[in-house]
Amino acid sequence: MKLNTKSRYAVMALADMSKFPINNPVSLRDISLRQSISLLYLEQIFLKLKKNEIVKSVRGSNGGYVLKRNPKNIKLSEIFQAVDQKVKTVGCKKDSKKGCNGKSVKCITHELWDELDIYINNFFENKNLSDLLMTKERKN
Amino acid sequence: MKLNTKSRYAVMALADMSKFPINNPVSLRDISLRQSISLLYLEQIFLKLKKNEIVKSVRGSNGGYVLKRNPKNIKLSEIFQAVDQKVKTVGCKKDSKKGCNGKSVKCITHELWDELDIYINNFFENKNLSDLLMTKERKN
DNA sequence: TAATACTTGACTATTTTAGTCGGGTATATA
DNA sequence: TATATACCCGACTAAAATAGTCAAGTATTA
Repeated sequence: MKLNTKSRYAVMALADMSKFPINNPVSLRDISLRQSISLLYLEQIFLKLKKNEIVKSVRGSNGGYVLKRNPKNIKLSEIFQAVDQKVKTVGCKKDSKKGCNGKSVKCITHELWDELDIYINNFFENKNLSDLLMTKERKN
Repeated sequence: MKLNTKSRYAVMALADMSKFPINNPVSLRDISLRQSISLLYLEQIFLKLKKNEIVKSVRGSNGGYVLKRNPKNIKLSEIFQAVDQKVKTVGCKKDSKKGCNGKSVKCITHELWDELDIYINNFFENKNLSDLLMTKERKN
């Protein structure tokens, strides 16, 4: 039950950006240095964030990326979706025709996993980018 | 964010066993057939469940496995621990010396992941084997 | 026009997962 | 006591996923 690095880095990078004035382009190079994330990998991640309307890009020198919305309005669930982090804890649910484990009926534990997915998604639905900063500020 | 099959099968198999009278050994062969799980794989899983005191084995013909406790007293969290399904959503937390991503301080999102782990573990702490059966019975 | 920074698809090493295989040992019962 | 049943256990492996890297660009600004 692990999160992949893509989701983690995406959240880290966006949290990093949130600390700067909105409309001020933040370059991936800077994020890369501050957060110790490979620049090339960040590029890959931001491509997805851009496609999913979470950030927009500003090309050229002094360019970078800008949050498309206020951090308060960017839910973690959106970020996760953008970088393809699926919260589908098991595979036996989409394939409704065949059912679980190739059987014609749902497996005993089917509902449990459904419930778990909803539970976890709920966590990400109720957190936004600015929540992260607030926690950090309270502590430091 | 996926559960591995080991955890899923472990829960399925134990839920299957829970339907039979306690002290009545249930053979892996039967579970294998009913739940469509490879017998060899089940053996591997039950070895761990046994080591972790969740089931005990009865050798010889007519043997099998028996739940060591009432299903009501077997929490899902124990099962997960037994089969090494760690709910450690990110890797950057044990290594307290080096901090996250090799930096000397915790990463911005560190607390978020801690919180997430606790949240998910909480789900499994509050579910036991008999909960699964009850849900099933209500529906059918 | 040089430097900076985004753009994009393809590629790859490493790790994890999801099992299988082989050769055991213990016990019940016929 | 023979034999079938069922647990025991370490080692192995194919396939998939992960975590990146690489190459070859394009756009913009100072």
